[in-house]
Amino acid sequence: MRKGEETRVRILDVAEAAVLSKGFGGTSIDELIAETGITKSGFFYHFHDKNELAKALLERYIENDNRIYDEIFGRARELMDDPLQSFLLGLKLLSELLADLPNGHPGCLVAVICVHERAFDREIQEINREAALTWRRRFRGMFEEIMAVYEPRVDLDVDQLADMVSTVIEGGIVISKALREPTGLAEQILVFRSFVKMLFKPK
Amino acid sequence: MRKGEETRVRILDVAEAAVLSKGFGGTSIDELIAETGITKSGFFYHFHDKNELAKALLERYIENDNRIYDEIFGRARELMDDPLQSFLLGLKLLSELLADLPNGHPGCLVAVICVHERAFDREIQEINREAALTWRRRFRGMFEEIMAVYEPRVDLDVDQLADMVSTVIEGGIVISKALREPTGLAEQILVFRSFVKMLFKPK
DNA sequence: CCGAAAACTGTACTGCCGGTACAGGAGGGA
DNA sequence: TCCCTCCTGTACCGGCAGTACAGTTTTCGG
Repeated sequence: MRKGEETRVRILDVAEAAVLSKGFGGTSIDELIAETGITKSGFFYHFHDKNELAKALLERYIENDNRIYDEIFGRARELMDDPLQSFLLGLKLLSELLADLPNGHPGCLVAVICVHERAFDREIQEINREAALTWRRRFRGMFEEIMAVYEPRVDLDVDQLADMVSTVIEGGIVISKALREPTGLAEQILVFRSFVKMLFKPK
Repeated sequence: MRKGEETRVRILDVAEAAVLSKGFGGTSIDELIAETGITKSGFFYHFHDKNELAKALLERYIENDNRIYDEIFGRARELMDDPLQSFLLGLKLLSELLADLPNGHPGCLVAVICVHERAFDREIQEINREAALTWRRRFRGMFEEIMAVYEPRVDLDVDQLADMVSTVIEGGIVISKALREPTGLAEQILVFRSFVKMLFKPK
């Protein structure tokens, strides 16, 4: 890795932690450069303004997020042949991963952007939208595979069902932060898992 | 209403809309006083700093939120004698109310505070926590009534089940904002409603 | 209708922050 | 050697939160 890339990554690491705990407006560039050990000029060499930082941060976050889902549901798919069992195992693994974080989920950047909505330009909102659509596609694919084998007890729209996964995760993050109960998110995922389990019966 | 109270409410109205669309950091006092038609001194006469504004905003939001839930689930309770049917009707009414908002849900202040977490003092975080606990108590009460009459097909923790309502609402707000699909939240509530319907069978 | 309190206005200032501008320097690779 | 990447240093601008405080108008009870 070139030295410039290294510095960039260090800035992004510091910025991500700060933004997730204080929001974008609450994170000052002065603070970031102090913690990174860089000068203001150095910062603006890497990111020409705060919006560019936001964009880089969001893109990196989404990439990482997708990698984690790939790993978890990929592993679940290897261990279980049945699509329903595999999905249920994936949710279990995800819940365990989140339960092991001592301070709970650090927060989702997609949600941060949603909350600050009008403070960012169209491009960032588009990246955010694409991230949510990627989640939808991922889980819709899984539910379609499940529905090829199992009959749902209730007729539900596949997209809406797929969005429910993201909904529970995002909502779980918010609620467990509000309650200051770090395990809340993992528990909510398991409640949702019970619902999914209940929804499908063999064809 | 005294004149001072009137001005205070006007400031809060303007501030709430601004904060929900741009976040706290993105909302400047100068902007608020311009839109309210008041001077800076006038603003600081009512709120001694931005934190006090946040507190007043949050308290008012929560109060209003609870009033809406009281109305909706109160009406549902009057129309249906059975606790499950009443709860399901409540969710339906809530979903319809939200589907009628042309731009979707304006955003939840509780979530805004969660995202900005470290930017606010302990007191505000405590108010936020109390709001989430109030939601939990409200829905737990309903589920307990339901469980007195119906047998759940799966054994679920009542608190976790109650939190699922808040989770779906908060998550639904985030996801429908990210997707820029205003009806998303209403749909997610209906998906959750299907799950609840499926969960209980007569004793 | 008077007086006091409430509800402001006006002005001037501080310090932080985002951002700009630009000159210059260290270090490494071709 | 020279250029390019990756910075540092300095100086500055305008916006914003917040302070201070003196003065003015509005309201409302007695």
